[in-house]
Amino acid sequence: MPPESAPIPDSAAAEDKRLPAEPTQAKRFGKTRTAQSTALAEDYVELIADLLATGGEARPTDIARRLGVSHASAIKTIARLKREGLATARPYRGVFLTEAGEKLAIRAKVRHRLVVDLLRAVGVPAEAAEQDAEGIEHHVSDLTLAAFSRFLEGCK
Amino acid sequence: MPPESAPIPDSAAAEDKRLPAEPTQAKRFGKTRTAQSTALAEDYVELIADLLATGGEARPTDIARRLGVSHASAIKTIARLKREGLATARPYRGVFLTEAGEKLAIRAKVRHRLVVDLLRAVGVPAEAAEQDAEGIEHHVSDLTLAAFSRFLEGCK
DNA sequence: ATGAAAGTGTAGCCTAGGCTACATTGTGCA
DNA sequence: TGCACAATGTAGCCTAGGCTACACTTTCAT
Repeated sequence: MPPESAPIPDSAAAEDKRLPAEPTQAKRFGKTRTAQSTALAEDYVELIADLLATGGEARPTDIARRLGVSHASAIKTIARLKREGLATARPYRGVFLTEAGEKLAIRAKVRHRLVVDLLRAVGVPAEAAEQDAEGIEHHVSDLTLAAFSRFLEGCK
Repeated sequence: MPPESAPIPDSAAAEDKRLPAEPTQAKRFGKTRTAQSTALAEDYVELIADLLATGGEARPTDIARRLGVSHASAIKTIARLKREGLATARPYRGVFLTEAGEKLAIRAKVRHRLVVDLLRAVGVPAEAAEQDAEGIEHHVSDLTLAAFSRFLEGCK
């Protein structure tokens, strides 16, 4: 992921001296880009929460299997979650969520639910709704989420 | 992006000998993962089409500026588009779309429009709709898109 | 006509997230 | 009790997509 640092790329420097040049689009694009980094974390955290709730433990191998990646990849990502303070894990002792991780998991679950419900509400078939929600949920802002919620309220 | 190749990771091999273990989720996850690779291409192609339509030419620097990345990054991605048969470009002569690229651009534009319209229709504020659509549009399946279309028809 | 500025291109580096291969630790059963 | 096997962890490699730095074309204005 982009370091999000540095004394501004030359392109941006140039941008200064020019007409506006659609900084809006750039901002959106950048947001989409960084959203990806969050998306993975959310998927992992959500799954870990699910595993913990269901079976009481979240083992790297299970996580890997559920997500369809190698256990090595799972472990590497779990390491990132630890770095970012979302999870804790001691060698051979399973993965757990921190306070922050738990919160993120909940938010993710709620968001997922809401997105699926909205899709269903506008007529998307159940299977497709579940499937697409997986990708969509990470790009839904709070504002949009609120709108979804209102809309669903109105439907009842 | 994942090579999508190889004799199946050991995790998958293990999966064979076990209970189903949610292959569905794995499939969805994998789809989301690969969708990212497509997303970038779509953004570029859509922008190139826009630049060509508007100003008659699409220069790497303009693309870079609009997307908020360095020109070097833009050029590298353009190289990928060329590799994938979506664009053509000769040194110092601007970027153009192939037949396939053009088609992709159109599909992307339609999808974007539809997503924005749907978001607006369910009450998402214009600004947020535009912004979120950027991220969402790449994850909307044809089935879902069709549902959106039907829903919007019904709204009129 | 020519030289500076703008645009392009190239090289090299970084991180994330995949994978495989190999090493190590736990565990359950004979 | 000990050993086989499953689960974990580590190392090393790959690609995509960022960035900066530097080199080379084009263009345009004097």
